[in-house]
Amino acid sequence: MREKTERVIREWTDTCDAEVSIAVLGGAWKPSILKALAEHGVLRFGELGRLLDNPTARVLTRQLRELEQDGLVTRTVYQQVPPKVEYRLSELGESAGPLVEALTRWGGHYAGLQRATAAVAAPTAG
Amino acid sequence: MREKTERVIREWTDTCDAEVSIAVLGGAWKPSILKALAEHGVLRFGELGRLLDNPTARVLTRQLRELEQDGLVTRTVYQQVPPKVEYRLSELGESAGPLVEALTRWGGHYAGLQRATAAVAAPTAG
DNA sequence: CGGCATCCTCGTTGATACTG
DNA sequence: CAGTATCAACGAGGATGCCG
Repeated sequence: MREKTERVIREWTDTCDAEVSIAVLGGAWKPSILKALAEHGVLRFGELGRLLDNPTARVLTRQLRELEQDGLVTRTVYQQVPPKVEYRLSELGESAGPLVEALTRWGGHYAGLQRATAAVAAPTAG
Repeated sequence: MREKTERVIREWTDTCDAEVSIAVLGGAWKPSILKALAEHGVLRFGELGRLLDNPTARVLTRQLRELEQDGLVTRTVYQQVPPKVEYRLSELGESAGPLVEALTRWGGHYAGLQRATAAVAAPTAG
């Protein structure tokens, strides 16, 4: 588990467990990564990058390592040339599936509402 | 709506709506605030602070303003001395209730698992 | 192919002190 | 009571370049 996740669990769990979920899922690209892995089952590093609109390798690596440390994702390295690394969801990662879906649904709902509001506020922009 | 929220909607909605939810709910204390308002209905600034383990006024104000800008919370000012300000959930804020509950449940589940793992890894610590 | 090292920028959190 | 002003610290995200 990441040090940050551990700290959040220590400091927030009594008051609000939701902060823990956000600490684990809240990094840039993380929900996208989890969704992609849930849909495809197993993905290589490069495939993942292409599915996610090409974040820099530095950033993608980092998010994957964090998800791995937090136990949501497993990483399999094949010792060969050229290198091959596979990522897939752990059981814990799969358990987050419904939550990610809930986040997606509400986020879509929210975005739709706000865009409708913006369209009313500035109708000549379109 | 906050500029940040707007940017996230612009940049992420096609790929992953979940990022929108995290942008809106992801600030420190925000899930706690929403939960407190959901339970109590209406709360004054000071009451809210006491329920949340006393964040600094600077921080609490900021989170409330952001939630207000994002349309989840409404703020009512009573022009009197001493001042009195009430916060309550908007309809949109109430619509986030089940999501916050889902975050809380999974976060609690995760924290429980990780603590059990830590206890096994370092049994002499207790 | 799948990284790591380095550097930089920005936003967020928070402490402290003060105010209408 | 319910804030605001100022300042400091920190970490996340990302650009760029190199490597086995």
